[in-house]
Amino acid sequence: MVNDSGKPPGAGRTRRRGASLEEAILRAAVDEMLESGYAGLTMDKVAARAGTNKNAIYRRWPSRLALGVAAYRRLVTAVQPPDTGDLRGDVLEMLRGANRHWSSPLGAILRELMSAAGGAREFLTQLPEQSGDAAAAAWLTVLGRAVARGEASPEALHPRVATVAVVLLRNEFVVRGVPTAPDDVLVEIVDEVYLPLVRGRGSAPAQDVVK
Amino acid sequence: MVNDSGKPPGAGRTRRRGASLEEAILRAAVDEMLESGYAGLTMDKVAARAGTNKNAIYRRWPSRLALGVAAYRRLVTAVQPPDTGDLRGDVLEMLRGANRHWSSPLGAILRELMSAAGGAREFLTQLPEQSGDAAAAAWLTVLGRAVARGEASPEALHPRVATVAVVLLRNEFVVRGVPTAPDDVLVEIVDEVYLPLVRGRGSAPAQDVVK
DNA sequence: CGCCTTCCGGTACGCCGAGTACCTTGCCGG
DNA sequence: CCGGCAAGGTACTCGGCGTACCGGAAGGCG
Repeated sequence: MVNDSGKPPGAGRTRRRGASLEEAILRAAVDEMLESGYAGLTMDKVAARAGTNKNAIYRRWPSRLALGVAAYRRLVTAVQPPDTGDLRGDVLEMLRGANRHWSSPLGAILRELMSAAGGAREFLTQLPEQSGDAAAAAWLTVLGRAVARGEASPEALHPRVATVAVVLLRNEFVVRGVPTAPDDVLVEIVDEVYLPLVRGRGSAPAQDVVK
Repeated sequence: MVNDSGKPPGAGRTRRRGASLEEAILRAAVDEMLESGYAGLTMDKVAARAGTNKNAIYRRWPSRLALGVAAYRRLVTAVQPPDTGDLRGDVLEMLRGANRHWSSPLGAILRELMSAAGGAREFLTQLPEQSGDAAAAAWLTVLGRAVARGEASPEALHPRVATVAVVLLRNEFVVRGVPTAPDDVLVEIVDEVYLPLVRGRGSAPAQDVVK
């Protein structure tokens, strides 16, 4: 009835199915989210933009949040650990990268998603750079090189220790809600916490020797 | 019309005003939140339970979230820094306390509120134990005693350093979404990160001496 | 080559909850 | 005694998620 006059989608004339439709929906979701953030990502708008209807979406993603997370994953790329030649440089570089990301529109979206997930693990683990292991790897790489150079002690090669810096930075965003972390904060994290931590830890096995 | 048969609030027969009404609303909000969490805190239910109507609420709190935060603040009490006599004991004690809180129903509410706030500073700063300064004070106290005892180096008396442990713990909840942190995690945080950090930091001023 | 299953397109709707508008009614101060 | 302020009451708008239902295109299967 509305075959050729109603809406000229420009896409295939033939009715889309399966993967092709899924792709269209996801692209629509991505675009919507870039324009209006996750808050502005409504199922109706996505459906309209994809030239389909909510049914087709719900057949693939169980909820708005799931779609949002899927769309976000399209937008991020894994970070490469830098190699400036010294630990402080590497760490600062990574922190600055993270800070840029969190301060960017993408970071805003990420924060919205984390908010919406509200601690639901099944969603949190889908978010890159939140899913622990992946993020920890880059830090361990950087730290590994530093240990080889003698800049850090081998005991620091521990996920919990290696990622302390980003955790602190993330804390600024998530808990304090800053829009962007000033560079002094990054430097402070590195010089007051991270470097002393991975260097120092010399003498005591940290178990019982107190004095 | 419904003067004496409809709903027996038990409170004053006379129409409540000002502080008395405000109090009733807040109590209702607290009760609701204890029963169903922030998610279950609807303005209609609060109004009904307080024996009033949404108007009276909106005259006092601009939004549901503001009411939720106000109600939450009723529920929490400031923590006293422990004094076990040694740093490790104090720190573990505080971490365990924090862990208990985050794992408790109140902690669940707190997480919901943080979620709902979505990084809005005006709300985050209203949440006790999130508002930085307050929380930092207890840690500085504990650390101060440790410094006096010679268990920690004076450079550690820095808010960013002193609070590292809670930040790491909070990270478990907020980012990883765990319902409760196992005790080994707390011990690991203390022994692998916190104690080495506040003890060690010996030699280098961490500024330029790289090699 | 025609049927039949699948699943897309379209539309309409249910439901819930936040926030608003507007009037009525009672309390209190002058 | 009167006027105004705030509480009570009710109804409503608006947005948005998730569902239901139906007809019809695509494509597989015999």
